[in-house]
Amino acid sequence: MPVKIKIDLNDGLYLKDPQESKLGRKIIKFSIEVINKIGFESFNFKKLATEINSTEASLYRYFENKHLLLLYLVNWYWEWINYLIIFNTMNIEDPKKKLKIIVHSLVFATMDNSLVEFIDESKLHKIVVFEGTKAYHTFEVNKEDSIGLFKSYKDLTIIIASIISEVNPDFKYPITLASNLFEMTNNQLYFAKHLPKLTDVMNSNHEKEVENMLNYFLEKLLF
Amino acid sequence: MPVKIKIDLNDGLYLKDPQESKLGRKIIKFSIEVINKIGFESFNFKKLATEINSTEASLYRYFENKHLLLLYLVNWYWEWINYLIIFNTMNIEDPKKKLKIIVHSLVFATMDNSLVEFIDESKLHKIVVFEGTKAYHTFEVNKEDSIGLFKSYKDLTIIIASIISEVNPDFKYPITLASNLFEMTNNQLYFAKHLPKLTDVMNSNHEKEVENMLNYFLEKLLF
DNA sequence: TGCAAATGGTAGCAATACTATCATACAAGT
DNA sequence: ACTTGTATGATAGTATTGCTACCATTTGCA
Repeated sequence: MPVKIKIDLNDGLYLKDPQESKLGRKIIKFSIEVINKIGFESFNFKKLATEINSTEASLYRYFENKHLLLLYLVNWYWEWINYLIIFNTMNIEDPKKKLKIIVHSLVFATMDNSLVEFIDESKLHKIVVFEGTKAYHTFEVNKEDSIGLFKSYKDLTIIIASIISEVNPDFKYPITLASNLFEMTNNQLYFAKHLPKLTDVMNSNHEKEVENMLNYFLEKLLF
Repeated sequence: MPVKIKIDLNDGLYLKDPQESKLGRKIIKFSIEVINKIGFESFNFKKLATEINSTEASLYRYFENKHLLLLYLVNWYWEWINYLIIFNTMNIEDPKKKLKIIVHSLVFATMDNSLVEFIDESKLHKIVVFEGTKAYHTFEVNKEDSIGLFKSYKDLTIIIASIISEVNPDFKYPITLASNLFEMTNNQLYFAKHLPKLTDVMNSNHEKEVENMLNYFLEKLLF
């Protein structure tokens, strides 16, 4: 019997837990596909419903609107990275090594085998790179924050910041560096792909080069 | 006679140059107001038209859609920062001093007197902090880039990168640092205001503290 | 087998994102 | 003063979006 893994996400994100039903899991899986294919702005529930042979009304039973669906996906991603970091740094002593693993996790965001069958993490990563910030640059940010919809991002930041402080307890801004590490990773991957004049990454292997770059920055800042 | 200043923006941004007419300038001025007030997602041309006693149809004569209007505003901002940097570093020799001025310009984005009467730069800065990345995280980014709609951002990055290289010619990733400086500034200002757990800024004077923080990072990276 | 929960099907409505057409105003040149 | 052009206003209309409501059917499981 396969181990059932469930990532617990804040229940303010959905009306009905999509992990708990077949249709719900289909919604998650194909929303990732469709958003990747047509972009978040032109994505909507009608198109997704058509794609999975369901109806708009059914999708609205799971998510209030497409913004909350995106936020759900991004939350999943935060939790996934969190999991990756914990898993991969387990049993590692040297904090510098741990930090390198964090960088690797942020850049590649992938593992040999996926956590659950209905989420393709590398496609999810693409969405986070492309559309991620839209999930928290919203007029309702304060209200959404107050009900905990960004907790996973904060948790992730705290973990990274704590390892930064292990590496160098005198570094004055560990939290800022942590959140910036996350944002910078995605930004530079985006720029490398779409606006190459805004980055030094030019090699065809963007991920590898972004990884080297981030390690270079961290060395200068912390070592 | 007052000096007429005109910022030249790529004409792919608009259908009809808003700087050239009374209504056009009103559109710019009040779009900044309304977007600040209700957020970009719920902003639309009908609401703006009502606000300025004009009509939807008239606004569509200036801008294809609200996305391009936002991109116009963000382009204006890039040009404005560019101008600020050039103006404020003029006659300064020491590149380290120049870099500090850049940081100050990015964080405060303000001057004693505004460049043109129809743009309130500090309100525009708020929009860039809040909604800025949406202007270039769009499915049409490649096409828009190919007709030059992000040239101002690239120019800005080049100027900053060149001064970074003056400070330390051995620093391996000046362009990345330049674009990240811009992104990080706005991000940290946003976090300080809306998601304070994602930053070390806690003081009430966010701008001042972000400025100190950025200078601290730059020192570690370059000096 | 039967009941509850999940989903499908259809309809409809208000708002959004435009486009088209015509009227008016005003300004510039002859 | 007369014509012409350009800018704006006024109105209307259309397709799509973003939902909500309601009822019918299917499915899972007690």
